[in-house]
Amino acid sequence: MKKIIMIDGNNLMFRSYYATAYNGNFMNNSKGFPTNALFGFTNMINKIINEENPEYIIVAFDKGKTFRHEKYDGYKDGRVETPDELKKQFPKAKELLTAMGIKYYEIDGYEADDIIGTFAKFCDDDKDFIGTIVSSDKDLLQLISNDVDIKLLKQKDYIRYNEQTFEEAYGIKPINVIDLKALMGDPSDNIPGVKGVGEKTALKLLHQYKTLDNIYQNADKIKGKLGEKIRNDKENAYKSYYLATIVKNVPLKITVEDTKYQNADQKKLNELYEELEFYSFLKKEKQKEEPKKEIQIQIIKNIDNLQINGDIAVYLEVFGQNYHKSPVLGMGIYNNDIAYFITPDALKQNPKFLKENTKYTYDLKKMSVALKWLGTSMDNVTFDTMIAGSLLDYNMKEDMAYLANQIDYKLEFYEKIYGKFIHLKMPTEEEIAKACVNRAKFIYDTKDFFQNKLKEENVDYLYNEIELPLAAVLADMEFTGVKVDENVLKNMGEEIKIKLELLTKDIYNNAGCEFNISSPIQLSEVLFEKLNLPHKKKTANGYSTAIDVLNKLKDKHPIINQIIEYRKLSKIYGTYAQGLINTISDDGKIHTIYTQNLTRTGRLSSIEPNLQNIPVRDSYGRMVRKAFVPTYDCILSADYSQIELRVLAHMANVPALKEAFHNKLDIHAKTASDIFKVPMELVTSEMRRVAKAVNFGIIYGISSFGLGENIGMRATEAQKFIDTYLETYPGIKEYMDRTINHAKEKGYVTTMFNRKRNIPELKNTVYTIRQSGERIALNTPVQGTAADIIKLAMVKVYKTFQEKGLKTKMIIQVHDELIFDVPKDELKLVKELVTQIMDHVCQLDVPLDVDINYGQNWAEAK
DNA sequence: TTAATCACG
DNA sequence: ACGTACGTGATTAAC
Repeated sequence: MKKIIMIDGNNLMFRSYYATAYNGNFMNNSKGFPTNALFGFTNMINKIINEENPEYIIVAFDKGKTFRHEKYDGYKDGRVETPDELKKQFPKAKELLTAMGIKYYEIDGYEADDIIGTFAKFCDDDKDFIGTIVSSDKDLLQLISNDVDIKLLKQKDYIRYNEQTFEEAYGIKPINVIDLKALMGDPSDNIPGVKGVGEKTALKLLHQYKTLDNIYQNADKIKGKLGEKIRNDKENAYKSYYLATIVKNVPLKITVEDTKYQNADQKKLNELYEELEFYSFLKKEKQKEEPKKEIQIQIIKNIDNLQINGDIAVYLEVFGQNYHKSPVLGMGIYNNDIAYFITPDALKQNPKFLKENTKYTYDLKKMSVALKWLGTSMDNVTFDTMIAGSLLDYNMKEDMAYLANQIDYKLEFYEKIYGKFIHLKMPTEEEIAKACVNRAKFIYDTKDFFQNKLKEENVDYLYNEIELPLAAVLADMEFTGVKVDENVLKNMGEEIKIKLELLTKDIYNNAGCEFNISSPIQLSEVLFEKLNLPHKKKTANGYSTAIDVLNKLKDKHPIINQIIEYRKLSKIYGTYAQGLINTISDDGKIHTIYTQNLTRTGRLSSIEPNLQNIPVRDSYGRMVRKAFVPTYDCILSADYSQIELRVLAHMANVPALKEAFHNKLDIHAKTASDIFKVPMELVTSEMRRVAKAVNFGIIYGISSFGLGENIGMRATEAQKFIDTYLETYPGIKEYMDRTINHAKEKGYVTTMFNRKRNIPELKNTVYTIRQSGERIALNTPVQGTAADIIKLAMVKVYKTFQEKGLKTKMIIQVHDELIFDVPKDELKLVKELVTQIMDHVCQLDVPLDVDINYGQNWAEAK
């Protein structure tokens, strides 16, 4: 017995298209050709082949207007026109099939169903053949027979029906699916059926009368409304019967040899995968071709005269998350000639290859810092896969196996080698060596692939001139660290502790009971149930006690101000006084880690500890900054003034704003003067406060409600400010429209330096998420460009310091601000150099402006 | 582990 | 009629 697999090609393409089109993840290759339907289609075909291991296989497609249209001109009316994006993909689907060695059929005037019907009939008639149909279209159930079964595709899996299981499930014979459809109709094909009869009623009728003919022979006996409906719609029922009947004799001569599953034309298929950028399929084919050979690893415990030639990929393993503290396990080295594992002791001997050979890495910053702690260092790295991966919008984790997985490269996950994060286990030296070399090999094997992608995506400059050199700059900053005076923090902590104890007593007195003030749940019980204060915002677990709620309750009860004070102090105590002390290393410094490629906008972030959120806004908090002191003589701070508004003025091309910046006006005051329509001299501090909020609102993607909340006004009043603002600066509205349209069309936005952010939210079906997507689209180019600019400035400053042989160290970055540790005799020069470089790092239509301040500690450098 | 809160730009 | 400003990280409570 031989089996033919019969696939409904149209059905598969539509399913694959809408499966991804609905959630908004449109897929295009880099030339903009849509590939989402093809990807799902290819996946399904491969799956079917794996599951069925077919000897004979065909795929059927619709072609042209069918005979059904001629018979009934409403046929398939009302159906949404096949989207162009999908139409375009059909010819490629056919090319793919041919390359795969699968014959496809399309016959003018017939649907895929009819072709499959004809093949099904062939199976029924021929004693050697049986068949399996693959589709999600229930119409095809009518073709089930003794020799033909069906895989009815569901959302995630499928149900297989043969003659028996179908009858058990539906209580009718497969052929009566036609009668069923004649009665119930099919809105998607505009098949009318009997009005008012759905699947339930239709099945009930068929259970009793078996066929449509028999129903109408007995139509008089059917009582009530139902009988009326049936009698009224006889014509439609028979028309529907005709339309639902799958033809089994399309003009097609079946030659069995044609339907035989052939060997794929691998070369052609790979070309197609390459064109469509289906790298996962491509890799699979390649892996089949090259049988793996075990790599021989040489473990190097002594550097001696180790000589390595050519470019190498290197990977350094650190045991644990924080590479400032964690021990180095060793380094894997790989190229086509060598596979070495260098032990930590050997690394300490300062091997030549660290300086001399051209190297590729994964997480250059981590490697550089860890090597510095070992007492050596590394130069001459020309490629870093982690940075490349994140610029290309892969989903990046610390473990490169996640990246490998995404391009179908087999690599053991970190977890498998070292165990779960919480209870790490130390593997043997051989295991470590193998893991390191395999990782180095991954870097080596995929370098060209990623490098080409960077070129294709046009992020060469961002990659080569900003991100890659920045890794070395950040490594130096992290390793250098920031000196912190522990005593300042200790004294402050003790002082705050006493105040907290007093406050706690006051709060208990006012509340009339003792409770955990730090627990939002307990606090909300006290405020809103016991004291009966009016509640506003809800959270998932009860009423919110966040600061904006408390601020509105200030006048209602004396406990509120005490709670606000308590919150402030306990934050400073816990996170900063105590928290920071715990992070000071043995060298009396704090060594943060900057995550270079985490944020969606291109900014850095800082962890363990976070040095980018040290308090500054109120006097208590500012005390923390006094603890940050120089190792040389002063702390110097250089911050970009209003960089985001400047970027906006440039990108949106707003003459009035540009002029204001050229004239060095106070931009918030200028905005206030414009939106309140008063001369600059008459702008009050309250007007300026409002204008400042409007300016921020514009950058964040404003809503009148949000602005109103922020400045304590009604949304309608806030709306007036927004309207006036947009009238005064017409470029802004144009920028907003242009940016959102571009984002919707392309699915992403870019910064001035071509950093790209995809925004799938724009295609989400949920309104609020789409709205949020629009705000992201507006904000990212601004915030991201500002981030690009300061990153580039950092690279240039670092390079200049190196060239001039300065001792001054860049130690902290806070988004628009750079902090330096400066010896007295370099102060003047550093001020000049830093201002000069930061001001002229790139050319905008507005000047960049830098404020410089310095002092004995970070608090004084303001 | 998650939610709530609050520190920063 | 609805929900409502962008980007982060650390701490605490409560599960």
